[in-house]
Amino acid sequence: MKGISIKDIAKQAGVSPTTVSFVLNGKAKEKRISDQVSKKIQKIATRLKYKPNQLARGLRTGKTKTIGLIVEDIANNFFASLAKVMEDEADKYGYKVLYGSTEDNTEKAKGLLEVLKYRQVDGYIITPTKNLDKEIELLKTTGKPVVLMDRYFPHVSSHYVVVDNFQGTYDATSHLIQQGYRKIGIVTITSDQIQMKDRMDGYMAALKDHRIPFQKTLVKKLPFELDREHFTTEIKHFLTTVKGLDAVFFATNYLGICGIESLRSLGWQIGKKIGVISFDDHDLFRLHSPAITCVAQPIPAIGKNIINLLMQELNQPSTSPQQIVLAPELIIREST
Amino acid sequence: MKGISIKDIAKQAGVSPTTVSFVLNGKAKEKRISDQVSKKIQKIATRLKYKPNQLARGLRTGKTKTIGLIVEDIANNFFASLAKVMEDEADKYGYKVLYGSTEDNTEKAKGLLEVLKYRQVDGYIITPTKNLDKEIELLKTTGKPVVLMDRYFPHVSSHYVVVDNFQGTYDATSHLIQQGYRKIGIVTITSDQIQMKDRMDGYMAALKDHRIPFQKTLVKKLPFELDREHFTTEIKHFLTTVKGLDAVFFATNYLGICGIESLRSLGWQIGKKIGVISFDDHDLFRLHSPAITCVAQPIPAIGKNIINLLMQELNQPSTSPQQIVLAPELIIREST
DNA sequence: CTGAAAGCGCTTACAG
DNA sequence: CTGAAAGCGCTTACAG
Repeated sequence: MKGISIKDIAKQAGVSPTTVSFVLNGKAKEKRISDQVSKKIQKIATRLKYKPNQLARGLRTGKTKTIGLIVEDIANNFFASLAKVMEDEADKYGYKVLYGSTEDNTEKAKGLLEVLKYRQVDGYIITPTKNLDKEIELLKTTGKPVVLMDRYFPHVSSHYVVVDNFQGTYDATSHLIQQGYRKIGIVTITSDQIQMKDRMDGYMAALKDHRIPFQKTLVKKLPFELDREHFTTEIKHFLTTVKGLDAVFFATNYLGICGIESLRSLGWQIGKKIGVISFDDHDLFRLHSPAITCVAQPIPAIGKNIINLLMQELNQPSTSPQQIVLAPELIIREST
Repeated sequence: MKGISIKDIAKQAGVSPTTVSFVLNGKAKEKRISDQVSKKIQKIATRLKYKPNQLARGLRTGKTKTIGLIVEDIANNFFASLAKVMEDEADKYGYKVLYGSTEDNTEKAKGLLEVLKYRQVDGYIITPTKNLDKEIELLKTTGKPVVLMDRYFPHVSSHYVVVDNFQGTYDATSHLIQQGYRKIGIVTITSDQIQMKDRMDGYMAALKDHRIPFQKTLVKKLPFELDREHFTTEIKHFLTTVKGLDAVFFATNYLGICGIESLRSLGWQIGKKIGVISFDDHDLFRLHSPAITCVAQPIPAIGKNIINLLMQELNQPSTSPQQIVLAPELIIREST
């Protein structure tokens, strides 16, 4: 049960724990420990398979080598894939990840933040919920680095890594228009968060640039909290009540999935009766018949950028916020 | 930066840290602290928003309230969904989850185990890789509870939560036979791990019970390490070389996904030219046209059982291993 | 070149 | 009814 400690090594080597600590932390040279002693300690340590107790170290140094990851929903393909990339990257630096899902619920997010705080994580990666701006501001005062992902608060100066949501939707909408679609609906989430706002703006800008008048009836906003069944019912209702709709853009992957479900149950032929694009890629979109055009986010790049940014901040905090905006990719398939 | 500590409260209340600790740990009655002092301390603690330093507590008590989760691939829908359920459940008990993916690579798994160990997790949830049996045995001697998931080692006595893989495949194969399919192929993973063996056995048993001779040429085993492209190439090759194949069973979700991709690129009509079933459910299977029949695992039940089992063992270790086998569900759709 | 000692923030056996 | 003290396993400023 008992692990072996620095003391055990010290005893066996006939030196003090101090010396052992110096050697094991690579400070032998700096502290001018003799090569002889140094090697002896190293040897004993590996023989005993010594593993430093991270708790003790953390208590003393204030560093836990742990990062807190708060996402909207770890079961969602986008966040899960990102979590994988980030875990891999963090591992290279010796960091582990503690995760939690907010369900886009601010109270849950606050709870997670609290837990991560008293678990002394070294840094935070956060997909913020609507009213989390105050908490983010507060967190910044603790001196622990915070990197926002997927979205951010325009009025809060912070590090973030996001995708160019405006451009993604703009390109998607323009593509639809070029394909001859004219009455293009958009199904999105009732949310004034920046990523949704940008997606909405991209849609409107594309319409405008192609001189297609914007119609309010073509926009359907749904609350995030709905379950799949209700999403589907709502989407079906929307699709059937708007006259002359010839294409639809789904602003998130789960809306796209529910959208396909809706279209299927209506018996509408995707790509024929109606053009379809979704934000985010997914196996379902790729392999659906017909395959669904989408705005794909560069997941590996996002994950790597987040971790790199966080590690940089952990080593030497920069004075100005680093804000990274990556380009999404329009993948054209059969549905448009 | 500095958090507030038990000492700060003690000072403000004019008592010793000991007393504060007693009160805050609900031992006021037991230690017969006066109501007056007790209340005063409570009040100060909430006013100061005191959060115990988990590191210090962990160092002292040896409990970190953290569990280590090792899965095959956190980006895989099955594991991601399970991770979500387990996170939620664990949270109810005040536990957080540290995760890692093995990619079914034993060396990676060993590395993860090591990291989790010196991070002093209280318990482990492990999806073991092939040769991890020694490590599991070793882990058991440390007295920390270990729950295996998705698979286990028949020769190692341990707690586990799995699905009845044999029955799942048996039912699926029987269903195919009842639908009139006779030349049923199976695409699985080159692995002698129990979950794959059981799935294979279920297939063979169903054939036998329906007096259909087993043919070795109908079995295709692929190494886990392949990427999607190679999986697809191999599956296409298999499908086209076996003469008269009229149905195929894919033994995992990613094989099913690649299978659909293969069938698509061959232009074969699923459900007409060939019957298809996959293990695990997935949005793609549900919404594909035609929808794909599958053997679905009860993810919420699996997750809850795992956490409950672990919590039980954390509170009072049982002498005999608890082994839970849940029933999978055959969801019949259009592909068969 | 090396070590004794303090301290990180808790918990708990012991004493009164 | 309450407190002084030890100790969990480290790191590090200080001393020699």
